[in-house]
Amino acid sequence: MATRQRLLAAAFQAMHRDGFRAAGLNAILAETGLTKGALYHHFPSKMALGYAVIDGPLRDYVEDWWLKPLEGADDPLEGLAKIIRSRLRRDLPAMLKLGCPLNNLAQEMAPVDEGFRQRVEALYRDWRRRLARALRHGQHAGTVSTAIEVDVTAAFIIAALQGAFGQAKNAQDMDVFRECLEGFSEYLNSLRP
Amino acid sequence: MATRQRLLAAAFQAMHRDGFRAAGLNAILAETGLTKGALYHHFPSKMALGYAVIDGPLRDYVEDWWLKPLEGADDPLEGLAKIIRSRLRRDLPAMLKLGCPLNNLAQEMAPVDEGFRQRVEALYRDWRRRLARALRHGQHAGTVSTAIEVDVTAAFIIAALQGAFGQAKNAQDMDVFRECLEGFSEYLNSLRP
DNA sequence: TCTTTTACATACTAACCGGTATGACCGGAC
DNA sequence: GTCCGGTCATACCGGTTAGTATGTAAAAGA
Repeated sequence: MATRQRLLAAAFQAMHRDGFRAAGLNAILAETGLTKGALYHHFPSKMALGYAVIDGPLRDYVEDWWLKPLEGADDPLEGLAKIIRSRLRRDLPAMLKLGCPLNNLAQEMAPVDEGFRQRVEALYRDWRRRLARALRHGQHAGTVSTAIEVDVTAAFIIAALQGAFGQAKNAQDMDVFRECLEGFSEYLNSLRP
Repeated sequence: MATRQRLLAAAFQAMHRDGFRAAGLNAILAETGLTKGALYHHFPSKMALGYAVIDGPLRDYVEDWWLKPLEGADDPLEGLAKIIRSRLRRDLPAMLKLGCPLNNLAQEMAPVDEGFRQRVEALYRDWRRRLARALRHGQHAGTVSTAIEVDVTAAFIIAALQGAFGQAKNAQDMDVFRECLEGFSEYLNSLRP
């Protein structure tokens, strides 16, 4: 069973780096030291491996980065800003070069494969729902304006975040990235009461 | 010379639909009725074809969609809203299913090929510069708050737009798209004096 | 202890892809 | 008339890819 996890981890890394279609099975296997026999024993096809990556490592990424830090916070806007400040600074080189794995996969596979799209969309739905809940909690705590619709705002925040990551990946430039995040930060401030 | 344009148009379409790497030359050629001989007479490689698409049809797309409508407008925020309302409603099905061709290409190719990244980044730079100029013009005309930094705001607006397109493509759902755009619209309002 | 099943490794295949080599057609120069 | 460069079509090649067929060592079961 450890073999399966190693395959998933290597596939997640390769998919983050090269995208799903360009991620060769040989490259994934070389990274783990395993062979095709092992892979096709645990997964019936490359597609199935991709699906399993979404439901496993990718879901964990969303959970760890974006959901857990907001759990039960009285000030979700400050929570978001803190995620960017702390967590991002640490993994900035990889994120700047490779972008957000969720966004990458969504952009690549959504028009190509319906199974991918639905699984990724499930992650986004979860993100939107829990961010909206956090915003509503902030409204009750008095840290978020009650004039906004939390569902709309949550959807837009996520879109803006993913967009900023995309811009950063393409620019490969700290300054552009900083500008985007500064604009994002000012937008968050506009959501204060 | 008409052949070259046909190749560029077909390549642009195929790249929009499948991405650059997944867009097979045979598919592009089948669409035009031409053959490899024609292609490699006009372009030395598939890469060169991709570069030419960026400098040609893709640049035209950015120009027609996002730059020209803002040219000399006294109210750039209303201009942006109008672009979304009018132009988008018309081409909505394609954009919802396939996303923004500029964003797609950027997300796919930026980490893979430096030539692609630089050419796409040149388009984004142009967009940012001219949107910032439009915002500054709006400040002078009194339609945009003078409290904002136009460079930062332009960068974030573009990031948010591209992010919203990406979300829409993945959701394949008008409602999610509408939520994103509604959030975007409210953000634009927060930029008023 | 014998058998069966699990968990892999090795070697191979069929398909597809970008790219190339070659040649045909055709309009203009002379 | 003929040569010639530009514009394509046809046929083919080498490399890469996901996927498969087969074998094997070890654990599990009886």
